[in-house]
Parts: sequence; C-alpha cells; structure tokens
Amino acid sequence: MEDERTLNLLGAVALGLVDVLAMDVTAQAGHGGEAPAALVTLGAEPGLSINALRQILNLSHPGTVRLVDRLEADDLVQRRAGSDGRTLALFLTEAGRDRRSAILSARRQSLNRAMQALSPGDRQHLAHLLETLLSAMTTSEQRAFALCRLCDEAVCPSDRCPVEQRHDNLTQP
Amino acid sequence: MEDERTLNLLGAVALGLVDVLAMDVTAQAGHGGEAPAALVTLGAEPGLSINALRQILNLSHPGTVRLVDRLEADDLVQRRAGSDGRTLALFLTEAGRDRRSAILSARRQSLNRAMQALSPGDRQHLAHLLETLLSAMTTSEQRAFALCRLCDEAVCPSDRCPVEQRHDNLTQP
DNA sequence: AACATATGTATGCATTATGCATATATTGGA
DNA sequence: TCCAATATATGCATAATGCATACATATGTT
Repeated sequence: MEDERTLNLLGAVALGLVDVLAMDVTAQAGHGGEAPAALVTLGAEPGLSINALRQILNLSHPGTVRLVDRLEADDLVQRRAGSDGRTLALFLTEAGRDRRSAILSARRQSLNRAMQALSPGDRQHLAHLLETLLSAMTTSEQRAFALCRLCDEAVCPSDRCPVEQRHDNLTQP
Repeated sequence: MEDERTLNLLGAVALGLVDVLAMDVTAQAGHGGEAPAALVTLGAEPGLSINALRQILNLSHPGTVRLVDRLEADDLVQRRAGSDGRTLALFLTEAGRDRRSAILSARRQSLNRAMQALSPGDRQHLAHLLETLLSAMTTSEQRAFALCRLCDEAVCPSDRCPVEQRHDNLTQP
C-alpha cells in the first residue's frame, strides 16, 4: 500500500516533468513531437541513417522521413550520402547545432527549477536512485537509445551512464 | 557539474517512464492524447464542466469539446445539464468507469516494473524525495490539478498528497 | 552474370489530436 | 432592457503521425 502510493508519486513527478520539458523544448526546437529528440540525438551521433533514427525515436519509417523533411526544410538537418547507395547520413547544420544547444539548455533549466528544492544530500540520494531505476528500465538496446534521446552527453559522461553500462551487460556476456 | 548529471538522469527517467506510461495507458483508453487523463480525472471529480476539465488537461476549449465528443461517441462519458443553463456536467458511464480502472491498473503495473529494482529502504527514500519535488512543482492551482490528472486517489490519500498540501499553502495564507 | 530477396528511402492517402477564429446560448448586472 | 461576461459549439486549418505501397540499391545463390 505504501509502495503503491510511492508509485503514484513517481508517476506524477514524471508526468509533471515531461509536461514542462516538452513545452520548453518544443518551443526551442520550433517543432513538436520527436523533433527535439531528433536534433539532440543527431548532435550526439552525427551521420545516423533515417532507419537508425527511426528506432531511437520509436517512430514509423514514413513518420521519420517526414520528420527529417521538416527539419531539412528548416535548414536544421542535412541529408548526405551514406555508407551505401541506399543509406543516408543525417547531419545537423550550423543552425541545427544552435537549435540543439538551445533545446538542451532549456531542458537543463526546466529540470533545475524542480531540483532546487532538494538539499545537496537529497541530490546525492536521488542520483543513486535514478541510476538504479535507469538500469532497470534499460531492457534492450533500442530502449537504451530511446532513454537517452534527449540527454546532454556533455554533463553525463558515457562511462558513468547507467543506461550504457546496463546495455553493455545485456549485449556482451 | 555533478548536479548537472543528476538533472540529466532525472530527465531521462521521466522521459522513459512517460514513454511506457503513455503507451500502456493509451492502449487501455482506446484514445491517445489527453483522453486517458480525462477519464481518470472525471472519475475522481464527477460533474466537472468542460471548462474546468480544459484547465486541468491544459487544452484549448475547442480541443476539449472535441475530446469530450470522442469520449461520448464511445459511450465513456455523458454530458448532463450543469449548475447553469450554459454549463455542462460531465460524468463517466459504466463503461467509462471500467475503462478508467483499466487505465489506472496499467499505470500501476508500468510503474511497478521500474520500482521492482529498488530495495524497501530505497523506496522510502524515493517517496521522500518525490514529495519534495512534487511540492516544488506545485506552483499554481492549475498546475496542482494537472500534476494529479492521472493519479489514483485510492492509493494516495489526499491528506498526504504533497501537491494538495502545497496547494493549500499557496491559496490560504 | 542473373535473379530473387533483403534493405533503405520516399510518396500517396488517411487519421488523430489539436488550435484559431467565430458563432450561439445563457446569465447577471447597470 | 441591454450589454458584458461566461459556457459551449462549430468551421476550418495544421502538425504529427501511420498504413500501404513504390522505388532504388545491395547481397547472396545458383
């Protein structure tokens, strides 16, 4: 029963955070849906194909093509030739990189407003709990990339990323 | 810097949780967008007007009218006469209440999968941190209702709800 | 080398969820 | 009684997405 209440609080926090995150981040991207995630992901992993991006964003293929169309029309993303005659490689333009910075900074700000309420000790506790949760939530390679699709790799080094660590454990042995 | 990493982890957890929550809860509701939240909210607060619902769901008025149209067409919600000649009172039908139960139970399940990873002590810590976060995130009456729009009031008594407590502190003095 | 199959991308068409501008109905007060 | 405020509804448009399908390139088999 007490656990059920904690579950409920967790759901409310997640919902509330994503509400404001989505709003702020969408405003910066100039597009909604998965567009902000596309810009952030392409910044961290330049040269992704449409198909690879599609799996990270959990969209249909046509949905991803259209998303890239919109971003390209806005001069945020470039389609270049990929490793293959079929495959494309997607890159951010200069404007796209700027947009990405704005998105990440809006995200930091929004999250920071909520975290201000926590004492330094609380924050340390929170980090530990979040690591455990993230590790448990990483159930497949696809989920791993999806979880990190809005992450700021500049502040979260990959050798300490619980998602990557869990992912390595899943694939290697 | 360490704080920035914690922020980032928090954002990833929120995103990951809402991903699966939205999927499961949408499947149960048979509608996407704010439809699940509408059913949950109307179950907890029967007789809300369209305008009141609109503020909780953070939709435009026309958007809310159309949402109620869809739910009524599916025989999940009834429009009845309200306190006024203008005002409507919205109620769940029998089918709507069933749908609501399914939504809440899917939500519990999804959240529970993530929480399984935490020890009992961790869960207690987590509850405390979530209470602090929720209190900080309750910046207005509107946000208070929005935060709780998918909550299961059966497991989260209102006299211990950090959102309601914070909201009372905001309005009364 | 030829052809079947797989892979990657694109397009036509439809749908869901939503917003803006505006219309309609009811209420309450000057 | 008339006007402003409130509550709901409708016409029209848009954003973001999916399904079915088409097209282009690559790979493997014989």
